Formats: sequence, C-alpha cells, structure tokens
Amino acid sequence: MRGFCSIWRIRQRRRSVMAEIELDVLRHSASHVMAEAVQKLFPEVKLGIGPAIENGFYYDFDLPRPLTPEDLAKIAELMRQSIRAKHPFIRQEVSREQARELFRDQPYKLELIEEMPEDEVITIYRHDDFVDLCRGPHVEHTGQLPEDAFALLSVAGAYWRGDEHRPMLQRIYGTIWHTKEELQAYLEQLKEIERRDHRRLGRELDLFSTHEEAGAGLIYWHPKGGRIRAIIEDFWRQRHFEGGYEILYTPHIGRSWLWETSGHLDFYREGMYSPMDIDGQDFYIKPMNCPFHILIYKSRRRSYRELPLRWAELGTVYRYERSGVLHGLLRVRGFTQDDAHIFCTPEQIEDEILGVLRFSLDLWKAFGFEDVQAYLATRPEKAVGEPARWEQATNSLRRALEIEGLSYEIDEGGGAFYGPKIDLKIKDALGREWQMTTIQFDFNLPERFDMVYVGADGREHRPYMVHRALLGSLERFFGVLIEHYAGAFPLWLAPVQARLIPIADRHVEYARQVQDQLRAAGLRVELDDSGERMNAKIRTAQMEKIPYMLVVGDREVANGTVSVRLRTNENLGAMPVKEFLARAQRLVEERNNTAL
RNA sequence: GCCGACGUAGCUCAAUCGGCAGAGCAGCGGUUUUGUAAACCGCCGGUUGUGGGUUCAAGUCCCUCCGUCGGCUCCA
Repeated sequence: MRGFCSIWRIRQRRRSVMAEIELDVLRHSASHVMAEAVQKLFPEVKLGIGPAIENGFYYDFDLPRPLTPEDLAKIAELMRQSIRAKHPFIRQEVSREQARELFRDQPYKLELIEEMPEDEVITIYRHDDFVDLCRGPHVEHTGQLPEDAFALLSVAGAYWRGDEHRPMLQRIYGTIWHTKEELQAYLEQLKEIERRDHRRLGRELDLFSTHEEAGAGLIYWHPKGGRIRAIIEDFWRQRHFEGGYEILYTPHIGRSWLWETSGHLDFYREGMYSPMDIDGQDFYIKPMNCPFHILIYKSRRRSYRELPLRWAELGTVYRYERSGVLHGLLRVRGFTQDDAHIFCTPEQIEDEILGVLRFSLDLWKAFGFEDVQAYLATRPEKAVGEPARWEQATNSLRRALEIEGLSYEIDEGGGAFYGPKIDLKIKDALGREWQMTTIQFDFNLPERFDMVYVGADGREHRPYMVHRALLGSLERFFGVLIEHYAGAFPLWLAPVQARLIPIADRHVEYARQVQDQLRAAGLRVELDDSGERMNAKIRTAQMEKIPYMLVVGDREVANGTVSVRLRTNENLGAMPVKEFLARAQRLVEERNNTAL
C-alpha cells in the first residue's frame, strides 16, 4: 500500500511539474529529440522542419533510403537514451553569417535562413550534439520529456514546403503527452476512431461499397444505405419546401458552350472530365450545378417581384480527384450535393444570408450535430466584382454570423475569386471537425451569363447570387453521420428499426402478424425466422445495431405482447404491441436522436 | 499525381529458406425448437488484384498496370 502511494505521489509530482510545460513546447522539443536520433542513425540526413501539431509532432527528413518500422523502433530507443541523459536545451542568437556557416550542409535550413526578414533575430537551439534552426521555446532539458508517454506513429511522404515540385521528404509522425495515462488514452482514442471508420462500418452494416473493377471513388449505395439516404432526402426536401425553396432537376451533361460561358473550362478544367462527343459537339459531365440553374433563371424574363428565388437540387456532380486523395465516402469522384442557389436583390441579401445560416443550423441540429464553428472567408488578392459589392456581401455574412451569435474566425483573403463565403465546420461525437456547409457569394456567374431582373424602376438590374450546400454532399454527410453515431443510427434514420425474434418455430406465425401490424403503421421491421437459437438472433441484431429487438415466445403469443430489448442492452420487458408501437412512433415523429 | 506500405475465399487472417494454398466467421444442407450477445454435424468456396519476367519450381524474387491504406496537396 505504501509502495502504491509513493508511486502515486511521484506521478502526482511529475504531473504538476509537467502541467506547467505547455504541450506544444513538449511536442516541439520531442521533435528535436527525434531529429537528433535520426541524425545519429543517418549522419547524412538533411533536415526539413519539425513542428508541434494537434495531438503530437512531426519532423521531415531527406534520407538516403526509406524508413522502416524497425528504424522507428531504433529511433524511439535513441530518443529514450537522450531523455535519460537530460541534455539541456541551449538557446543561442546567431548572426546570419554564423547561421549560414552552421547549416552549410543543410540546404533546407539554408533556404529558411535566406527567406527570413533582414531584421529578424535568428535563434538556434542545441541539445547534446544536435543543433537546429528554431524559434523555440523548448523544455529546459531533454529529461523533462516523459520517456513513457511518447510514441512514433507513422512515416509518410511530404513535399518540402508542401510544394509538389519540390523534393519529397520522409515525415515521421509522433505523439507525446505529459503522462503515460494520457498517451494511452490518446492511443485508445485512435482505436475508437478506427472502430468507427465509416469504411469498415459501411461494409459491416452493408451500407455501401466501392468497386475497383468499376472505378475508384464511385459509391454504390446498398439497400440499407439507400434507405437511410432516402430518409435523409425526404426530410431534406420537406425542410426545403417549408423554408421557401423550390426543387429543380437538371441534366448531368452540358455542351461546351455552357462551360465556356460559366468560365469552368478556364478556371476549373483540371477538376473536369474529358468531354464526350455527341453528334460532333463536346459535352461535359457536370462538376457543378450552378450553370444549369442559371439557365432556368434565364428561361424567361424575371421581375423583382418574384425575387428572392431559392432553388435547390440534389445534384449529382463528377469531379476529377487525384487518385491518392480518394477516401471512402469522404473524398470521392462522383457525389450528390445538396445544392441551392438563391437569386435576390441587393436589399434582400442580408435577410437571405441570415435565413440560410439559420436553416443550416436547424438542419444540423436535426441530425444531432449541435457544435458548429464558422469561418468567414474574405476577398482574395485576385478577384472579380466591384469592391463595394464585396464589402456589402462580406458585411451581410458577418452580420448574419453575429445575429446568430455564432463564434467565427476570419479567413482573410480565403474567399473564392468570385465572392466571399461562410464555411461551417461541424463537430462529431469524437470532437473532430468536418467542413460541410458552404455559403458562397458569386459575383462572377451573373455577369458571365448576363443575368438580369426588371426592377420597380422598369430597368434591368443584376441579381445577387448565392451558392449554398448545407450537408455538403450526401456521400460525405453519410460518412460523417456513420462515424458520429458509430453506425448506431437514431431511430428515425435506422434502416431497420426493429427485428422480431421468435424463440421457436411455433412463434413465427405470431411474429409475422406483429411484423405486418408494425409495418402497416410505418415501422421498418424485419423478422428473423432463421433456424438459429434466440441468443444467436439477438447477437446478430446487436451487431447490426438494430434499435429494437422484439422477442416473442409462448408468453408473448398468449398475451399479445412483445418483449422489447434495446441495442443498448437494456431490456424493457414485455409490453402490448400497441404500447411498443406508440413509443417507437413518438420517437420517430420527434426525430429523437438519443432515446430509444 | 507524388512518397511509403499493402493486395491470399464474401470478411478477418495463416502458409518456415522459392517446394502439394489453409483456418475461423459468413453462405448452403441437415439435426436441434431453444427466454435476452455465437447449438451441433456436414458441404461449398481460390487462375493468391492484373499483365509480363527470372526459375526445374513463384502466394513468396523482379518489372508494369489497377486498387487499398497512411501522408503531401486540394476540396463537398
């Protein structure tokens, strides 16, 4: 007991010392120690950069050969040795010449030195016999790094300075925490992320697939995934009609004229697929829906009286993505945007933006995402449209964010060349942020297509145009939804809401009656009439994450009840079928995301 | 696209040094009729991603392409 206490006390003491050291500093120092280890292993290494990042650190190296997992083990061991040696970190200011001399064999460091402003003080940090160009700060000595609370996680290629025309370096990712417990908690979280991976759950729950033979980055929605999508789409449409939107359907391909006029062939060509020849004309498959919506706008003369027009489409688009970036449902080559375009007068724009923002937040809430972070992207260097319009548009975006009381960050110059925008990132159950919603002004297309409306003054005016995708794309949204709920969808979204589990064959008949009754009432119910034992049927249903398991045996048949088991393992016991139905219907009706 | 790793049955994974491709689960057939997370027996299942090369012999070594994974970059 005493031993335990003293260990505990030592841990507490270390914890309190370590707590004073910022994690960033710890991580940055760890990256230096890692670089030292790599340099010991490969004296000829050319060093890139090695910053602290969220959850850890990395360092980029130019090495004579690819690193292996065995190398990582060796590097980690060398790091532990350095930590035990308690080498002090020494900060030193040097002149530009000294720095050049010091790093004469380090081309990447030299490049960084050359790019530093003349008046900047150049500092280096030494520990042991390792020296690095570095702003700091660092821990006092390597012994302050907990040797049992770090791990080297992976090696990956990374271009020098993120530029694909520069050499590719090898990046080692590592993580370090104050204590072993925190490290373990982090590694456990990584495992949880893996368990929730939508690609894995997509297969296990039979939701979707991709097919190598038929092309990468193209999604096949299976019946269960399709059912969820249909529910999402129905709900989405209903909300849009209620929100004053109309629904459009437009073609998948358009003649080159359309894309020349829109400017896509000039500015977005690398995202588009090669044209197909139809009767000697070039047709392109659409990467965006906007030009089509504009054609509908222009199909007749528009009056200010009919503005604003809010036109939405679940529009399927195809964009070329480099093979290396494809990722499950989250990054694909064909996807369906929940797109809409709003055409309005300058006077209406502020209300419209506020409306879209509210609408979006509402929608996210309905799907169980409460935590939203906004980003306001302003005018970039190179931009089309009058500055006054930019200013008005940006202000209306900002005002909408402020009226809604949404916390936001400004992404200075981060807007598209054709207009400012608001992006929303939503946080999932594991606290990860996903960029989904985008609300973008467009000063470009109305010009290019010469869109006009007739104002009260009888003259022609240029309408404002706003693009917005709220869920983003159904594919990506579905991917995030799967991970957010770990495949255990809320009742209203669950592809199968209840499974009837007859205990023996003689109960199948009754189970079928109950199934018919529940189905007629609108519930999605399956019957497991396989020859398995009840326990196996329950296990199967559990693994499929079906919300309700309705067990029926002799007692239920006699009493006209079902015995209700939840996928949470909770057992509600027997209840009349009507009672169960009322419960389920109520939860579906209110689109309850948590209760069963 | 680039760097690295990987690709064996529907899924998860074995196969020593280059020497007869194997298991569990799933599926199918049978037996069992069961009270809240896996009954038992049997059967089926493969041109080892693709094409080429080295070798007496290739899942294993070399090259090509396709795909997947981790990144870089970009984005819904």
